[in-house]
Amino acid sequence: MALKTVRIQDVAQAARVSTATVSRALSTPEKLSEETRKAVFDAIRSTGYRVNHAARNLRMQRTGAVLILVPNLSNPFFSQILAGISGVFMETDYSVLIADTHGRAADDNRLGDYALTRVDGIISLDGALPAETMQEVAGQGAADRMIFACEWVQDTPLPSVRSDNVEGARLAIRHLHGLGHRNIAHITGPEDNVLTHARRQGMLEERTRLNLPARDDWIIRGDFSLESGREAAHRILTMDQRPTAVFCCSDQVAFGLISTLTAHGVRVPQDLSVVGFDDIELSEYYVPALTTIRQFRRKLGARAARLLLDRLGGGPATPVPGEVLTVEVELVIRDSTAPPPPLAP
Amino acid sequence: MALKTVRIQDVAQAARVSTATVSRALSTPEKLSEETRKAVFDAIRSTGYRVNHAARNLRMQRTGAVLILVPNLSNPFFSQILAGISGVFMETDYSVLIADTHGRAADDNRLGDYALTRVDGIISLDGALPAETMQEVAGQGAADRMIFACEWVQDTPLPSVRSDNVEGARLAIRHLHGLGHRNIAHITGPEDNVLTHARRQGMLEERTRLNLPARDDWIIRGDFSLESGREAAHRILTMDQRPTAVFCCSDQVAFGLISTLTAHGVRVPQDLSVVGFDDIELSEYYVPALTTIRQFRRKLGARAARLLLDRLGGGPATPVPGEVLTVEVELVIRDSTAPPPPLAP
DNA sequence: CACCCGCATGAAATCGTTTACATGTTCACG
DNA sequence: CGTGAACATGTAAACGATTTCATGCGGGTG
Repeated sequence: MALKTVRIQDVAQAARVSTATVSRALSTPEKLSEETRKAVFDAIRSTGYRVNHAARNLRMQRTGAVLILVPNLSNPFFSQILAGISGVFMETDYSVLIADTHGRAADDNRLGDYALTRVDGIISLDGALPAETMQEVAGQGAADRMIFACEWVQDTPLPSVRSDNVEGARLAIRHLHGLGHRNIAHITGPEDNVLTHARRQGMLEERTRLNLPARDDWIIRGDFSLESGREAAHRILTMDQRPTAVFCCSDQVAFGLISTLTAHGVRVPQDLSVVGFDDIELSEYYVPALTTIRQFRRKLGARAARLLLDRLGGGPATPVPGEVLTVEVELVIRDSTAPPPPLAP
Repeated sequence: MALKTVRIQDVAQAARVSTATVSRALSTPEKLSEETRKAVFDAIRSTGYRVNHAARNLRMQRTGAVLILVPNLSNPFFSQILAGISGVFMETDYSVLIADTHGRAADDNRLGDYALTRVDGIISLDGALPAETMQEVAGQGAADRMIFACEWVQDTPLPSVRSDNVEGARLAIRHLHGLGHRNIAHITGPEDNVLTHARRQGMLEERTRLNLPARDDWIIRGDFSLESGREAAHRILTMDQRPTAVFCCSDQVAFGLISTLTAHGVRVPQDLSVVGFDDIELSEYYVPALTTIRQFRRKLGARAARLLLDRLGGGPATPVPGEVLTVEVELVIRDSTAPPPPLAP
């Protein structure tokens, strides 16, 4: 049953050459004579040889794999990024490992273990890695084999690829302002998240620039989730002075918000406008179709993948250590925003 | 910079034992004397030793990884399944590789290559693998290291874990019938998909049992996507005799459908009821909240993972080769279904 | 004609584990 | 007191590739 495993040795025998030659045929075919090369490839075909990665990796002192750290695999936001990453690595001989960090489940040494022995490089979509983990990684020479995508860790020298979050927030506010809104609320992400800060900052900047009124309770703490959108809705419903528009830190939050507002008789966009962030596939098909800030997630993933690939290649393509690649965002206007109702409460 | 890699040999030296003992301390600590065990673990700590997986895998003739084949990574439906799978393997020393098959992009030998050299086992969420690929896998002795989850391939001896699709469809129809609907349409998945067949079959069975009218154009071809829901909506809008309810093969299709119907003035559920399938997170937050058939995706993933784990362990836990584990489904009633409008067209 | 260089190839060391087998010690039992 | 089982540990042979270094050959050059 278990077919006898065919080794490089067997190929060598069949081709009447040495194992070294077979190995060379695979890695640097141009260095062989036409004749030998053909013989080897014929032998490979006829024996059905497939390289044993464990052996190769052992000898080459590498693992042939990269690890993607995802904060939450069940969040559809990440799937396109993964698709982008995986698309790039598919072309290489790297395997892609995916691990869910579950918010914080990166048990102490778990990441360290992976970083140091199981993979050649890491792309973290999680900007909330414990400081000690970061220390460890940085210290152990894994520093130039790890990058961030989407999220990042503040004050770390690791490169990162990210959307222009500040600009995205500005676009959202500007759009609402253009429609005539003045009283604009914002539902943020979790306080310890970098995206939360960037987007809130953009929002605040633009609000100041446009001279819009600021009320403390118009900044509502959320956590990117549907559920937190629902909670924010309840908060808004009980406000003495309601905003006429809400800028959400994610599309999911926007959905949670709209769904709950609608259930309570507040119509979007007639009574209240909502802008999301991300532009996940569903946003176009929500009711109402969601006005949102589009992130080019697939592109972002692909960029990150290539960046890591460059670093792993050890090529000279390693300019600034702390480089930041910014991916543009764009405002997508759909049906969840409209001018504010004529008679403000 | 590159810390000199510490080998098992170094640990052995530090602990004044042989490498064999160190190895044993790691794999079968109970076989060592208290004293030695302690010495070894101290040495491991002090040297900062971490096992080299390539070496271990080479020696043990395994890869330490499993592969998950996903038809489409960007579909949020799969993320929870992945989370379930990955949760189980997290507890083991297996790594989880994830590959997007892109519908059919499993280039000829690509899967074969992986199956045979890079991973110990495979969970395919893709039931549309090319026949030749299946042949190859089956022939090469990978047969007892591969299982299906969610989808499956007809007439293959490989085990699979799946939701009770037929029952799900029955539940949906029964629910609509109970509300008073008689004219029920169904949007299917792609014709070559096993889920399409199972769900349509359940639907047809129940329709027959309940003596509901059948019209050919009430079975509309779709493909699980948002876009196909939109297309189906257009189809329905132009029908001379419209159904009063539609059972969709996925939540995404339902969203596409509802979104487009709403845009054309058809109200859900007042004018037309819609039932989905899957119960993805968003369904609860859609407007209207979607009545749907819930699949326990995380559980399904976890089951599949454990099933594969059993088989890999080589344990006796390998009963019937073609076994099928069925995961129950349940009807979740929300706001997208209601009694049909009083005056039928 | 002697020399050297470049080229294609082969022999063998090496990567870091696990594990079959050998060794030595202890202890129970007749 | 001799024998052997049970146990703890060590020795060394794999696992299957890559790569350094050596070798032999042919041809251009002075």
